[in-house]
This record gives sequence, structure tokens and C-alpha cells, in this order.
Amino acid sequence: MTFRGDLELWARLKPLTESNDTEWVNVAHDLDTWPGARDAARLSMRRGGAVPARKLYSPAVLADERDRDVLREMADHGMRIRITATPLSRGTFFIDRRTMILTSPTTTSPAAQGPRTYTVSATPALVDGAYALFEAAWESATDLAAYLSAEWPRIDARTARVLRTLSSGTTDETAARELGMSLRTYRRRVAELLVTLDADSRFQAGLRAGEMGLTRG
Amino acid sequence: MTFRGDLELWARLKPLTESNDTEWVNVAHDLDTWPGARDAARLSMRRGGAVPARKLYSPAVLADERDRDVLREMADHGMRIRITATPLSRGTFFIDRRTMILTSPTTTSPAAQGPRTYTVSATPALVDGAYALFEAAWESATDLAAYLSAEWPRIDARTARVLRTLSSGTTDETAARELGMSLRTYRRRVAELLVTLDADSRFQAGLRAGEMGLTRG
DNA sequence: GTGCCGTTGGCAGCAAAGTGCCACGGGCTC
DNA sequence: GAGCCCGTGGCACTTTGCTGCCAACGGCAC
Repeated sequence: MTFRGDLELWARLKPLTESNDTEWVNVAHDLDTWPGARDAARLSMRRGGAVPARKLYSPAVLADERDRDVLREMADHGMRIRITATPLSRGTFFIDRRTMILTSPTTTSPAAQGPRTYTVSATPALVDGAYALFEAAWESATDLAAYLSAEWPRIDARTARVLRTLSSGTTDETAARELGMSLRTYRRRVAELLVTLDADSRFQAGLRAGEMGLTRG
Repeated sequence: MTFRGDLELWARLKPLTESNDTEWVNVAHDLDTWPGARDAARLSMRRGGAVPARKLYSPAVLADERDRDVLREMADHGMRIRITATPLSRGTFFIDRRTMILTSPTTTSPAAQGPRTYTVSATPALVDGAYALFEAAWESATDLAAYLSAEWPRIDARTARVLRTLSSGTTDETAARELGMSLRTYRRRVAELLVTLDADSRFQAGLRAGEMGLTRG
């Protein structure tokens, strides 16, 4: 079940945004879902009440300043937005528990014109399976607010090393020796890390670091 | 594209296990993929060389002792196995980058006989989208070995409360007061938590907790 | 050269965390 | 009842972590 053109896509999406019985879900690399997607999003928000929706994006969505405003506006309208560190495919997913719609996955050259192709599936097995995968991906993603408010910690090389030794569970003294710095300096680094992670205790800092997956990068 | 019966499923799966050009992927709730799935897995392992594969399961897969053996055997054959805390649907996913196969998603009564139905899709948009979702889910999942070796921490109600206050970043004294216990007991709880998390420092404990997503449950 | 600034490390003092010891009290079996 | 086990709380003490202060070092501009 494949079709082309944005008008038809909109015709399919519209009923999904209007039905209130089920939440619907969107997975995308960025806001370039289809030409005019941003305007459509704004319009539907202005017009309608709260649409129960979850949206999962790549960090790329935060690159553009105006896009961030759009996201904030979405969040204000009750949509739940999360960011995942895993690179998503360029395509877009719309799932509504019974139906799912996907855009053409590869948009190598954005200037390549012509109508996009969209794929629709209503096969229960496919939709349910995709939904379960989405749940798992969603669970591991970070809330937009946390992602933004945390001013995403910038871990430079030296704090990264501190983080690693800190993770190893040794005492400050041996950690400092390993890193070839004095105890005082090491503790300075730790204190700096606590500030950047906005943590009041070392436990909290570790928790944040773990939640943000700082140790896997 | 839907079909019934296990023989046909096997006929479709076989070429996937034999082609070496691409990794293939399996998402399932447990090993009850289809009748005789365990034996088939064993057979293919005995017979063939290493199959590059990733398998993502629910914790339910660890319930049965013999199933755990099967998993270990799989891991020994080079398959990468991870466990995700998010409940997966009962169905099973096979993805091979070009094709995906799903079992019937709802198996409410396992005794309900009759041939199962399977759904196959080779639509690039669907497969790529599902693959991206899988990547995200995979990324957040825990490796089987870690999951087993860590003797997965069992957080009872009271340690969970300790974990929460610990996460709030307050000092032990106020935390103990909040929980209505003495300082000594609170610290006992913290020490217990460190043991169950196999951590040498509070930071490490926080890190583990964060990595395992213990604060979102 | 002088002066400025940022980083480092030592010292000191304090706060917080970790732990061994013992005593108290509830629930249990016998 | 006595005896036992287990969880708790208090106390004392050690260790570790935290931070302010100051001196020393190196780079940089003038």
C-alpha cells in the first residue's frame, strides 16, 4: 500500500489527529517530515485541543532555533516529546495502534523534488510489532525538557577521564594518582562535574551520568 | 502478505540464516517463537558456523532454566543477546534489512492450537523504519551476560524509597528524617544498596542505577 | 622586565559518609 | 517462662569527601 504526494498523506493523517480514542505516535529524524510539516503542526495546534501524542526525534531536531520553538509549542500543547541518542532513519513513522504510515526512508538530496512516496500498513502484526519496538525505544529516550534544561553537558576530554575513574569506584586518592594529578585538582574536577551535571551529591551525579548514557559514548 | 503454518515459516527463515551478507535480527518476548523453535535453534547452531545475529528479548525469557541454557549456547555461537526492560509484544520480529517476518501478535491462550499466522513484508520503508526502531531499542537494552552476572538487582519497596531519596541529592541526615528512620539505619540501607548494585562508591551506584533505568520504573 | 590571569597543589578545617560494637525490643519456637 | 533470631537505633571512631585560603608556576600582553 504505497502512494505518492503530500495531499494524500495529509488526507490520511487528518483523521488520525482527530480521533480521540487512541494516542498516536510519531518517530522522525527531524521536523522535515514532509514539505510544510511545520506549518501543518502549528495549524493543528492552534485549532484543536490537546492531541494525545508522543514524538520521538533525533538530536538533529534541536539544531535549528525555530524548530526548537516549534517543539516547545508542541510540548505546551500536551504532546510528549523525547530525544533519542540512537540515529533514526531519515524517514518518519506515524503509528496509531491500528495504522502506520512511513515516508520514503532515504532522502539523500533534500533538493530532489518530485512527490514523495508514502507507505501505509494496517496489518495488525506489523503495527503491533512496530509499536512494541517504539515503546522500547521511547523508554530509553530522554525527555525534551530534560534534554534542553540540562544544557546538555559538554564533557571535554579531561572531565571525561575524571568521569571514567569516578565510575571505576576507586577512592579519590588512587584516582588522582592514576590521572597524574594532585588530590586537590582531582576533587576540583569532580566538583566541576557535579556542577555541569547539576547534581548535589556524587550519587546524583552518577545517576544523571547513567541516565544520559555518558558512559557508553 | 500473510501465510499460515510453521513449515512455510521455516522455509522463509532458512535462506535468511544462510545468507552471510547481512546480519539478521530477532525481537521476541520469549523463546516460544513457534512450536519447536528451541530445537530449530539448537539444530542450526550445531550445524552451521557463526550466524551474525542480534536478539532482543524480554526478561521473561530468563524464567525457564533450560531456556537460559539455550541463550547461553546462542551467545557462545557469536549471537549477541540483549534484554530490555520494556515489555515487548508477544509476537516475534525477524528482520534482515530487506525482509521482515512477524508472528501473530496476540497469543492469549497458548493452548489455542491451529496453525499460526505469519506476516511478511519486504517494503523498504517498513523494514528500514522498523530497523531504526530496533536500533534504538537495542541501544538501551542490557547485554545478556551483564544481566545474568549482575544477578539482576531486586529492588524491594524499602530500598526503592532509599534510592529515591538518594536520587534527590539531600544529605543522609535529612533523607533519614524524611523516611522516618534513624541515620544509622538509613546508612545501612545505602550500604545494602551498594552491595546489590555491586558498587564501591555512591557515584558508581548512581551510575549503575541510571544505566539500568531504575529510576524510571 | 612588570603586571595580570588562569591553573595547580599543599594545607587546614570541617562536613559527610562508612562501620564496628553493643543494647533494646518484637516475634518466634520450644 | 527462657532462649533465639532479626531488625533497629545510639554511640564512637575512622575514613573519605568537600572547600577556603594561599603560595607557586606558566603564559601572555604591555
